[in-house]
Amino acid sequence: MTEPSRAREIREAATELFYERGYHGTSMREIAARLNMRAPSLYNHLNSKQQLLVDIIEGDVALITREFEDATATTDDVIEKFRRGFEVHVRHHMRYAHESKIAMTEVAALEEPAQSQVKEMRRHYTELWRTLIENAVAEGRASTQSTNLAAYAIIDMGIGIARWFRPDGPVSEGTLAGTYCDFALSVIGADSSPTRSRT
Amino acid sequence: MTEPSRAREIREAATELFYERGYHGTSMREIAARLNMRAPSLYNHLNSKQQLLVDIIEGDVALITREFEDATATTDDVIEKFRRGFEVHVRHHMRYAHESKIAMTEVAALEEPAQSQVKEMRRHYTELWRTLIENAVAEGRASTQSTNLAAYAIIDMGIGIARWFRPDGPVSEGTLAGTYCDFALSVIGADSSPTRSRT
DNA sequence: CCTACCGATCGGTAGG
DNA sequence: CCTACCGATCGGTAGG
Repeated sequence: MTEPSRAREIREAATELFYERGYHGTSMREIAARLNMRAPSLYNHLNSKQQLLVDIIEGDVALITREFEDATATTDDVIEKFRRGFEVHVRHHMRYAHESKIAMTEVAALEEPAQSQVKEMRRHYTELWRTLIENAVAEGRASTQSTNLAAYAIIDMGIGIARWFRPDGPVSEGTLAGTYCDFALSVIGADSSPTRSRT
Repeated sequence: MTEPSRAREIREAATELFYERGYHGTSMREIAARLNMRAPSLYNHLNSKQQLLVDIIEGDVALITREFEDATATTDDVIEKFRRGFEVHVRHHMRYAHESKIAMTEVAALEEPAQSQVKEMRRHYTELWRTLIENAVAEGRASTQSTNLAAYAIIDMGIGIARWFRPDGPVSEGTLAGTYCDFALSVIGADSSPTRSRT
């Protein structure tokens, strides 16, 4: 039963290397070397190098979408939905910084149909944000007149985190999540005082 | 005198291909093919594939830094400096979307010492923003208590543009620059009414 | 899990 | 600017 964990170890080693050197900049020999194996042995656990990339990227985009949907389903207040959704967005890019960075920079290395599928998944995630912001504006809880651009702006703000965040750095996960939530609420023109609808 | 423009054409073709497929995903044969040449002919105009990447990335980071410094030098008002600096930041990522995206995603493909040099240039650019925000807060014109994170947030907001902006898309360069300026002013907690200090 | 090995492709050079 | 070509490395297979 060395099988299932071995496959996971390979995917983790590939994630680190794709993060550091990119997909085309990483060889199967290098992935194997991280696990003290030879390249041909990898093929007992996977079909191709490309499949590794597909698994990493599709897994990441599917995960953040699910996290967002779960988090926003826990309340009916639209600003609270926004707050919880954005906290999930920010924390995801801290906790899965490597996967997120790969998902962002290596889409071009995906072959079809995976590339189109990932782009579609990303469009859907953006659409969830756009709708949430539109609802906030419709209910008079946010004031931006560019829901489209506001969605891009706050999503990209969070994505950027994956590029510079270090778990052992000076700023904690909680501090960053809180501060960025305030930033995002400012962008959409919402009151950023905590959980206003509950007091 | 086919020389100087040929070198530029090669750099432009390389920029498009690195943008679409990444540095390691692009071959010298493909770059040559875009210009109806054979790969060996390229070496009459350049030293190596790596030099192409260094030129593109260092050129881009040097350019945005110079644009920022020029724009912020045209006024003494700190919020107006911020506004003009950010407009330059946003417009740069629209006009040089391909170069900017490469500069962001292909740093790992840079060999030393170029990689360290680019990272240092980027640190310097971030530092300019941090200082500007700190000055705005010190003068009572902005209210954020996280100048560090605010700098990251607005920089990343602008960088994200390079990933999705299309010159022929539905949103014009001017509209996007204006809307994003308001977003950025909100993030640092500054009044976003236009040019307040002048009226 | 390994060694041995394959055809393809890479960046780059020689020589004209 | 080209053709001819080099050694190195790639993803992946055969066979055990």
